[in-house]
Amino acid sequence: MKGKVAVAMSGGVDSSLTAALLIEQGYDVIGVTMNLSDESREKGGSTAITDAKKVADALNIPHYVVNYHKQFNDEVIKYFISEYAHGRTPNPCVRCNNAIKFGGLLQDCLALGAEYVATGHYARIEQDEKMGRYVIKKGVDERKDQSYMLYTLDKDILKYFMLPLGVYSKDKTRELANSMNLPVANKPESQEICFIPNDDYKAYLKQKAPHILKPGDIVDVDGNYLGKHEGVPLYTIGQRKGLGIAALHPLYVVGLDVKRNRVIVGENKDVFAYGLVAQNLNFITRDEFNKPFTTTAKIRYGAKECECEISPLNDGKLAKVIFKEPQRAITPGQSIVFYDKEIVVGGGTIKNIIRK
RNA sequence: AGGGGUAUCGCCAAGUGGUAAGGCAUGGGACUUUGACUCCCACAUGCGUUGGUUCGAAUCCAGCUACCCCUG
Repeated sequence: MKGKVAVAMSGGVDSSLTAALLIEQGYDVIGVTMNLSDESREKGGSTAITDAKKVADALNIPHYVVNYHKQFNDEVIKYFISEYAHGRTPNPCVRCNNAIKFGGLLQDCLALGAEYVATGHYARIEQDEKMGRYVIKKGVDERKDQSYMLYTLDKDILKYFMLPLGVYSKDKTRELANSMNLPVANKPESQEICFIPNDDYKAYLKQKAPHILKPGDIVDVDGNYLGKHEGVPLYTIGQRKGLGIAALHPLYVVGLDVKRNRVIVGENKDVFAYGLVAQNLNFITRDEFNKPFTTTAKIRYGAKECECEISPLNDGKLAKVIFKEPQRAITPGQSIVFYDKEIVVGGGTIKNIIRK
Protein backbone atom coordinates (compact mmCIF):
# COMPACT_ATOMS: atom_id res chain seq x y z
CA MET A 1 0.00 0.00 0.00
CA LYS A 2 1.26 3.39 -0.97
CA GLY A 3 -0.75 5.47 1.46
CA LYS A 4 -4.27 6.44 2.35
CA VAL A 5 -6.06 8.75 -0.04
CA ALA A 6 -9.48 10.27 0.40
CA VAL A 7 -11.14 10.89 -2.95
CA ALA A 8 -13.75 13.59 -3.14
CA MET A 9 -16.47 11.75 -5.00
CA SER A 10 -19.29 13.69 -6.57
CA GLY A 11 -20.90 10.75 -8.30
CA GLY A 12 -19.66 11.97 -11.67
CA VAL A 13 -17.34 10.34 -14.13
CA ASP A 14 -14.27 12.34 -13.24
CA SER A 15 -14.12 11.74 -9.54
CA SER A 16 -15.17 8.12 -9.98
CA LEU A 17 -12.31 7.48 -12.36
CA THR A 18 -9.99 9.32 -10.00
CA ALA A 19 -10.80 6.80 -7.31
CA ALA A 20 -10.43 3.87 -9.68
CA LEU A 21 -7.06 5.05 -10.93
CA LEU A 22 -5.65 5.53 -7.48
CA ILE A 23 -6.76 2.07 -6.45
CA GLU A 24 -5.06 0.71 -9.52
CA GLN A 25 -1.91 2.59 -8.57
CA GLY A 26 -1.89 0.86 -5.21
CA TYR A 27 -3.24 3.48 -2.88
CA ASP A 28 -5.51 2.77 0.04
CA VAL A 29 -8.54 4.68 -1.17
CA ILE A 30 -11.60 5.87 0.68
CA GLY A 31 -14.45 7.76 -0.90
CA VAL A 32 -15.82 10.92 0.59
CA THR A 33 -18.87 12.72 -0.68
CA MET A 34 -19.69 16.21 0.38
CA ASN A 35 -23.28 16.98 1.11
CA LEU A 36 -23.35 20.67 0.27
CA SER A 37 -26.97 21.62 -0.07
CA ASP A 38 -30.35 20.07 -0.67
CA GLU A 39 -30.42 21.53 -4.15
CA SER A 40 -27.07 20.11 -5.19
CA ARG A 41 -27.92 16.74 -3.78
CA GLU A 42 -31.12 16.44 -5.75
CA LYS A 43 -29.85 17.97 -8.91
CA GLY A 44 -30.17 15.97 -12.08
CA GLY A 45 -32.50 13.24 -10.89
CA SER A 46 -30.03 10.66 -9.70
CA THR A 47 -28.37 12.03 -6.65
CA ALA A 48 -24.71 12.64 -6.11
CA ILE A 49 -24.63 10.67 -2.92
CA THR A 50 -26.31 7.55 -4.20
CA ASP A 51 -24.22 7.56 -7.35
CA ALA A 52 -21.03 8.02 -5.41
CA LYS A 53 -22.05 5.22 -3.10
CA LYS A 54 -22.78 2.99 -6.05
CA VAL A 55 -19.33 3.64 -7.46
CA ALA A 56 -17.65 3.13 -4.11
CA ASP A 57 -19.43 -0.20 -3.75
CA ALA A 58 -18.38 -1.21 -7.23
CA LEU A 59 -14.80 -0.33 -6.39
CA ASN A 60 -15.11 -1.97 -3.04
CA ILE A 61 -13.89 0.96 -0.99
CA PRO A 62 -15.28 2.58 2.14
CA HIS A 63 -17.52 5.55 1.52
CA TYR A 64 -18.29 8.45 3.80
CA VAL A 65 -20.69 11.31 3.51
CA VAL A 66 -19.74 14.52 5.19
CA ASN A 67 -22.26 17.24 5.76
CA TYR A 68 -21.19 20.76 4.81
CA HIS A 69 -24.55 22.42 4.65
CA LYS A 70 -23.65 25.13 7.09
CA GLN A 71 -20.24 25.88 5.69
CA PHE A 72 -21.57 25.83 2.16
CA ASN A 73 -24.38 28.14 3.06
CA ASP A 74 -22.14 30.54 4.96
CA GLU A 75 -19.19 30.52 2.61
CA VAL A 76 -20.70 30.05 -0.81
CA ILE A 77 -24.39 30.85 -0.93
CA LYS A 78 -24.21 33.96 1.21
CA TYR A 79 -21.21 35.15 -0.74
CA PHE A 80 -23.03 34.43 -3.99
CA ILE A 81 -25.99 36.59 -3.07
CA SER A 82 -23.96 39.29 -1.42
CA GLU A 83 -21.75 39.73 -4.45
CA TYR A 84 -24.73 40.17 -6.71
CA ALA A 85 -26.22 42.62 -4.26
CA HIS A 86 -23.09 44.71 -4.64
CA GLY A 87 -23.15 44.70 -8.40
CA ARG A 88 -20.44 42.11 -8.82
CA THR A 89 -20.54 38.77 -10.55
CA PRO A 90 -19.48 35.99 -8.21
CA ASN A 91 -17.72 32.78 -9.08
CA PRO A 92 -19.12 30.28 -6.61
CA CYS A 93 -16.93 27.44 -7.84
CA VAL A 94 -13.74 29.29 -7.03
CA ARG A 95 -15.11 30.14 -3.64
CA CYS A 96 -16.27 26.61 -2.98
CA ASN A 97 -12.94 25.13 -3.94
CA ASN A 98 -11.20 27.46 -1.59
CA ALA A 99 -13.51 27.19 1.38
CA ILE A 100 -14.92 23.70 1.09
CA LYS A 101 -13.26 21.27 -1.28
CA PHE A 102 -9.72 22.27 -0.53
CA GLY A 103 -10.47 23.76 2.86
CA GLY A 104 -12.77 22.02 5.29
CA LEU A 105 -12.62 18.79 3.38
CA LEU A 106 -8.88 18.54 3.75
CA GLN A 107 -9.12 18.90 7.51
CA ASP A 108 -11.83 16.31 7.76
CA CYS A 109 -10.02 13.84 5.55
CA LEU A 110 -6.85 14.20 7.55
CA ALA A 111 -8.97 13.55 10.60
CA LEU A 112 -10.24 10.38 8.95
CA GLY A 113 -6.67 9.22 8.73
CA ALA A 114 -6.00 10.11 5.11
CA GLU A 115 -2.60 11.34 4.03
CA TYR A 116 -3.82 12.81 0.77
CA VAL A 117 -6.97 14.13 -0.77
CA ALA A 118 -7.71 13.59 -4.44
CA THR A 119 -10.22 15.27 -6.73
CA GLY A 120 -11.21 14.89 -10.35
CA HIS A 121 -10.07 18.31 -11.47
CA TYR A 122 -8.35 18.68 -14.82
CA ALA A 123 -5.22 20.25 -13.44
CA ARG A 124 -1.98 18.98 -11.98
CA ILE A 125 -0.35 19.50 -8.64
CA GLU A 126 3.29 18.56 -8.85
CA GLN A 127 6.53 19.25 -7.16
CA ASP A 128 8.55 21.57 -9.34
CA GLU A 129 12.16 20.42 -9.68
CA LYS A 130 13.58 23.88 -10.03
CA MET A 131 11.68 25.53 -7.22
CA GLY A 132 11.38 22.51 -5.03
CA ARG A 133 7.91 23.51 -4.04
CA TYR A 134 4.52 22.21 -5.06
CA VAL A 135 2.80 24.02 -7.86
CA ILE A 136 -0.47 23.90 -9.71
CA LYS A 137 -0.17 23.24 -13.41
CA LYS A 138 -2.71 23.35 -16.15
CA GLY A 139 -4.38 20.14 -17.18
CA VAL A 140 -2.77 18.52 -20.17
CA ASP A 141 -6.07 18.80 -22.02
CA GLU A 142 -6.02 22.56 -22.45
CA ARG A 143 -9.63 22.63 -23.44
CA LYS A 144 -10.71 21.11 -20.15
CA ASP A 145 -8.13 22.79 -17.98
CA GLN A 146 -9.55 23.75 -14.60
CA SER A 147 -6.48 25.27 -13.00
CA TYR A 148 -8.26 28.61 -13.13
CA MET A 149 -10.62 27.39 -10.44
CA LEU A 150 -7.80 26.50 -8.09
CA TYR A 151 -5.66 29.61 -7.82
CA THR A 152 -6.89 30.44 -4.33
CA LEU A 153 -5.28 27.37 -2.79
CA ASP A 154 -2.69 28.09 -0.17
CA LYS A 155 0.69 26.98 -1.44
CA ASP A 156 1.36 25.16 1.82
CA ILE A 157 -1.51 22.71 1.41
CA LEU A 158 -0.77 21.66 -2.14
CA LYS A 159 1.34 18.76 -0.98
CA TYR A 160 -1.78 17.05 0.35
CA PHE A 161 -3.57 16.98 -2.97
CA MET A 162 -3.56 14.65 -5.93
CA LEU A 163 -5.28 15.44 -9.20
CA PRO A 164 -4.65 12.35 -11.29
CA LEU A 165 -6.90 13.37 -14.18
CA GLY A 166 -4.72 16.34 -15.01
CA VAL A 167 -2.65 14.24 -17.36
CA TYR A 168 -5.61 12.90 -19.32
CA SER A 169 -7.93 14.26 -21.94
CA LYS A 170 -11.64 14.14 -21.34
CA ASP A 171 -11.98 11.53 -24.05
CA LYS A 172 -9.40 9.40 -22.36
CA THR A 173 -11.30 9.72 -19.11
CA ARG A 174 -14.48 8.45 -20.71
CA GLU A 175 -12.60 5.66 -22.38
CA LEU A 176 -10.95 4.56 -19.15
CA ALA A 177 -14.18 4.84 -17.22
CA ASN A 178 -15.85 2.64 -19.78
CA SER A 179 -13.10 0.07 -19.86
CA MET A 180 -13.23 -0.13 -16.08
CA ASN A 181 -17.00 -0.51 -16.19
CA LEU A 182 -17.66 2.31 -13.79
CA PRO A 183 -21.41 2.61 -13.20
CA VAL A 184 -21.38 6.30 -14.11
CA ALA A 185 -19.14 6.06 -17.16
CA ASN A 186 -21.70 7.59 -19.45
CA LYS A 187 -23.32 10.00 -17.09
CA PRO A 188 -23.68 13.43 -18.69
CA GLU A 189 -21.61 16.18 -17.14
CA SER A 190 -22.24 19.88 -17.38
CA GLN A 191 -23.62 20.78 -14.02
CA GLU A 192 -23.56 24.56 -14.07
CA ILE A 193 -23.82 25.94 -10.55
CA CYS A 194 -24.49 22.96 -8.33
CA PHE A 195 -26.94 24.62 -5.96
CA ILE A 196 -29.03 26.40 -8.59
CA PRO A 197 -32.11 24.45 -9.69
CA ASN A 198 -32.69 24.22 -13.45
CA ASP A 199 -29.48 26.16 -14.08
CA ASP A 200 -31.55 29.28 -13.66
CA TYR A 201 -29.69 31.59 -11.33
CA LYS A 202 -32.04 34.44 -12.07
CA ALA A 203 -35.02 32.47 -10.85
CA TYR A 204 -32.94 31.48 -7.83
CA LEU A 205 -32.22 35.09 -6.94
CA LYS A 206 -35.84 36.02 -7.43
CA GLN A 207 -36.83 33.33 -5.01
CA LYS A 208 -34.04 33.57 -2.44
CA ALA A 209 -33.12 37.22 -2.52
CA PRO A 210 -35.98 39.27 -3.95
CA HIS A 211 -34.87 42.19 -1.81
CA ILE A 212 -31.78 42.74 -3.95
CA LEU A 213 -33.82 42.97 -7.13
CA LYS A 214 -35.15 46.43 -7.82
CA PRO A 215 -36.45 47.45 -11.23
CA GLY A 216 -34.58 50.31 -12.82
CA ASP A 217 -33.42 51.82 -16.06
CA ILE A 218 -31.23 50.52 -18.81
CA VAL A 219 -29.25 53.41 -20.28
CA ASP A 220 -26.60 53.85 -22.94
CA VAL A 221 -23.08 55.05 -22.24
CA ASP A 222 -24.28 58.64 -22.48
CA GLY A 223 -27.03 58.06 -19.97
CA ASN A 224 -29.90 58.02 -22.43
CA TYR A 225 -32.84 55.90 -21.38
CA LEU A 226 -33.28 52.74 -23.43
CA GLY A 227 -35.46 50.45 -21.37
CA LYS A 228 -36.18 48.80 -18.05
CA HIS A 229 -34.42 46.08 -16.10
CA GLU A 230 -35.75 43.96 -13.25
CA GLY A 231 -32.71 44.18 -11.04
CA VAL A 232 -29.02 44.84 -11.56
CA PRO A 233 -28.01 41.38 -10.25
CA LEU A 234 -29.72 39.81 -13.23
CA TYR A 235 -26.99 41.18 -15.48
CA THR A 236 -23.27 40.82 -15.88
CA ILE A 237 -20.75 42.73 -17.93
CA GLY A 238 -20.52 41.57 -21.51
CA GLN A 239 -23.98 40.10 -21.47
CA ARG A 240 -26.11 40.40 -24.57
CA LYS A 241 -29.13 38.20 -24.02
CA GLY A 242 -32.07 39.38 -22.01
CA LEU A 243 -31.83 43.11 -22.56
CA GLY A 244 -34.87 43.10 -24.80
CA ILE A 245 -33.78 46.25 -26.59
CA ALA A 246 -33.91 46.34 -30.38
CA ALA A 247 -31.14 48.45 -31.86
CA LEU A 248 -29.12 48.73 -35.02
CA HIS A 249 -26.38 46.57 -33.53
CA PRO A 250 -26.36 44.08 -30.69
CA LEU A 251 -26.15 45.73 -27.30
CA TYR A 252 -24.02 44.45 -24.45
CA VAL A 253 -23.86 45.30 -20.78
CA VAL A 254 -20.82 47.50 -20.23
CA GLY A 255 -21.39 48.51 -16.64
CA LEU A 256 -23.55 48.02 -13.57
CA ASP A 257 -24.32 51.07 -11.48
CA VAL A 258 -25.69 49.79 -8.19
CA LYS A 259 -25.87 53.24 -6.67
CA ARG A 260 -28.23 54.55 -9.32
CA ASN A 261 -29.68 51.10 -9.96
CA ARG A 262 -28.80 51.28 -13.61
CA VAL A 263 -27.62 48.82 -16.20
CA ILE A 264 -25.38 50.54 -18.74
CA VAL A 265 -25.23 49.13 -22.23
CA GLY A 266 -23.17 49.83 -25.31
CA GLU A 267 -21.75 48.31 -28.41
CA ASN A 268 -19.33 45.43 -28.38
CA LYS A 269 -16.34 47.75 -28.65
CA ASP A 270 -17.41 49.45 -25.43
CA VAL A 271 -16.95 46.18 -23.54
CA PHE A 272 -13.18 46.19 -23.97
CA ALA A 273 -10.73 47.62 -21.47
CA TYR A 274 -6.99 47.59 -20.92
CA GLY A 275 -6.60 46.99 -17.26
CA LEU A 276 -7.97 46.23 -13.85
CA VAL A 277 -7.27 46.29 -10.15
CA ALA A 278 -7.39 42.95 -8.36
CA GLN A 279 -7.78 42.19 -4.67
CA ASN A 280 -7.78 39.11 -2.43
CA LEU A 281 -4.52 38.11 -4.02
CA ASN A 282 -3.01 34.70 -3.62
CA PHE A 283 0.38 33.80 -4.99
CA ILE A 284 1.58 30.25 -5.25
CA THR A 285 4.96 30.50 -6.89
CA ARG A 286 6.00 33.73 -5.19
CA ASP A 287 6.59 34.60 -1.59
CA GLU A 288 6.36 38.32 -1.96
CA PHE A 289 4.75 40.77 -4.26
CA ASN A 290 6.59 44.04 -4.01
CA LYS A 291 7.56 44.89 -7.53
CA PRO A 292 6.05 44.78 -10.97
CA PHE A 293 6.53 41.81 -13.23
CA THR A 294 5.28 40.55 -16.55
CA THR A 295 3.16 37.48 -16.89
CA THR A 296 0.14 36.15 -18.73
CA ALA A 297 -3.33 36.11 -17.29
CA LYS A 298 -6.88 34.96 -17.84
CA ILE A 299 -9.66 37.27 -16.70
CA ARG A 300 -12.22 34.51 -16.66
CA TYR A 301 -12.56 30.79 -17.00
CA GLY A 302 -12.38 30.03 -20.68
CA ALA A 303 -10.80 33.33 -21.65
CA LYS A 304 -7.69 33.50 -23.76
CA GLU A 305 -4.55 34.27 -21.85
CA CYS A 306 -2.99 37.62 -22.48
CA GLU A 307 0.35 39.13 -21.66
CA CYS A 308 0.19 41.77 -19.00
CA GLU A 309 2.17 43.74 -16.49
CA ILE A 310 1.17 43.44 -12.88
CA SER A 311 2.28 45.89 -10.24
CA PRO A 312 1.59 46.11 -6.52
CA LEU A 313 -0.62 48.74 -4.93
CA ASN A 314 -1.21 49.25 -1.21
CA ASP A 315 1.89 47.31 -0.16
CA GLY A 316 0.94 44.42 -2.36
CA LYS A 317 -2.60 44.11 -1.06
CA LEU A 318 -3.87 45.04 -4.47
CA ALA A 319 -2.55 44.47 -7.94
CA LYS A 320 -2.78 46.76 -10.90
CA VAL A 321 -2.83 44.82 -14.14
CA ILE A 322 -2.37 46.34 -17.56
CA PHE A 323 -2.86 44.10 -20.57
CA LYS A 324 -1.00 44.13 -23.81
CA GLU A 325 -4.26 43.63 -25.68
CA PRO A 326 -7.61 45.03 -24.57
CA GLN A 327 -9.70 42.45 -22.76
CA ARG A 328 -13.37 41.84 -23.32
CA ALA A 329 -15.76 42.14 -20.42
CA ILE A 330 -13.48 42.50 -17.46
CA THR A 331 -15.94 41.92 -14.67
CA PRO A 332 -15.67 42.86 -10.99
CA GLY A 333 -16.18 39.79 -8.83
CA GLN A 334 -14.64 37.44 -11.37
CA SER A 335 -11.14 36.12 -10.93
CA ILE A 336 -7.97 36.91 -12.75
CA VAL A 337 -5.42 34.11 -12.74
CA PHE A 338 -1.76 34.59 -13.58
CA TYR A 339 0.25 31.98 -15.39
CA ASP A 340 3.85 31.27 -16.16
CA LYS A 341 3.34 28.96 -19.11
CA GLU A 342 1.91 25.79 -17.55
CA ILE A 343 2.16 26.94 -13.98
CA VAL A 344 -0.35 28.92 -11.94
CA VAL A 345 1.48 31.89 -10.48
CA GLY A 346 -1.49 33.12 -8.50
CA GLY A 347 -4.55 35.24 -8.90
CA GLY A 348 -7.09 37.53 -7.35
CA THR A 349 -10.59 38.83 -7.69
CA ILE A 350 -11.28 41.77 -9.94
CA LYS A 351 -12.08 44.87 -7.93
CA ASN A 352 -12.52 47.35 -10.72
CA ILE A 353 -11.83 48.02 -14.36
CA ILE A 354 -9.22 50.43 -15.63
CA ARG A 355 -10.39 52.00 -18.85
CA LYS A 356 -8.16 53.87 -21.19
C1' A B 1 -61.47 68.16 -42.61
C1' G B 2 -56.65 73.01 -47.73
C1' G B 3 -52.05 70.73 -49.19
C1' G B 4 -48.14 67.08 -48.73
C1' G B 5 -46.12 62.50 -46.75
C1' U B 6 -46.03 57.57 -44.64
C1' A B 7 -48.29 52.81 -43.75
C1' U B 8 -43.89 45.49 -44.90
C1' C B 9 -42.60 40.30 -38.52
C1' G B 10 -42.22 42.94 -31.37
C1' C B 11 -38.39 47.15 -33.29
C1' C B 12 -35.51 49.03 -37.56
C1' A B 13 -35.61 48.07 -42.65
C1' A B 14 -34.85 46.07 -48.14
C1' G B 15 -38.15 45.49 -51.98
C1' U B 16 -40.97 50.01 -57.36
C1' G B 17 -45.17 44.08 -61.57
C1' G B 18 -43.08 38.01 -61.16
C1' U B 19 -44.31 35.17 -56.69
C1' A B 20 -41.64 38.78 -48.94
C1' A B 21 -33.54 40.42 -47.96
C1' G B 22 -31.11 41.68 -43.70
C1' G B 23 -30.17 43.56 -38.71
C1' C B 24 -32.05 43.93 -33.65
C1' A B 25 -35.21 41.49 -30.19
C1' U B 26 -37.31 36.73 -28.93
C1' G B 27 -37.55 31.09 -28.53
C1' G B 28 -34.84 26.43 -28.85
C1' G B 29 -30.18 23.75 -29.19
C1' A B 30 -24.70 23.29 -28.90
C1' C B 31 -20.58 24.78 -26.00
C1' U B 32 -19.41 25.25 -20.37
C1' U B 33 -17.85 22.89 -13.36
C1' U B 34 -19.39 30.63 -12.23
C1' G B 35 -22.06 34.60 -14.72
C1' A B 36 -21.23 35.52 -19.85
C1' C B 37 -19.54 35.64 -24.97
C1' U B 38 -19.79 32.55 -29.34
C1' C B 39 -21.95 29.10 -32.70
C1' C B 40 -26.33 26.51 -34.88
C1' C B 41 -31.66 26.31 -35.75
C1' A B 42 -36.47 28.67 -35.70
C1' C B 43 -39.13 33.24 -36.53
C1' A B 44 -44.56 37.52 -41.93
C1' U B 45 -48.97 31.90 -47.13
C1' G B 46 -48.34 37.63 -46.08
C1' C B 47 -46.84 43.48 -46.89
C1' G B 48 -53.03 49.19 -42.83
C1' U B 49 -57.98 48.01 -45.16
C1' U B 50 -61.59 47.34 -49.24
C1' G B 51 -62.06 46.98 -54.21
C1' G B 52 -59.88 47.40 -59.29
C1' U B 53 -56.15 46.72 -63.48
C1' U B 54 -53.08 42.34 -64.82
C1' C B 55 -51.53 35.65 -66.67
C1' G B 56 -49.46 37.49 -62.13
C1' A B 57 -49.24 43.09 -57.37
C1' A B 58 -46.17 44.53 -51.24
C1' U B 59 -45.04 46.84 -55.78
C1' C B 60 -50.04 50.23 -60.63
C1' C B 61 -55.18 52.70 -59.77
C1' A B 62 -59.38 54.19 -56.52
C1' G B 63 -62.08 54.48 -51.83
C1' C B 64 -61.55 54.02 -46.63
C1' U B 65 -58.63 54.11 -41.95
C1' A B 66 -54.34 55.61 -38.93
C1' C B 67 -50.20 58.51 -38.00
C1' C B 68 -46.82 62.65 -39.39
C1' C B 69 -45.69 67.56 -41.53
C1' C B 70 -47.13 72.26 -43.52
C1' U B 71 -51.18 75.86 -44.04
C1' G B 72 -55.59 77.34 -41.79
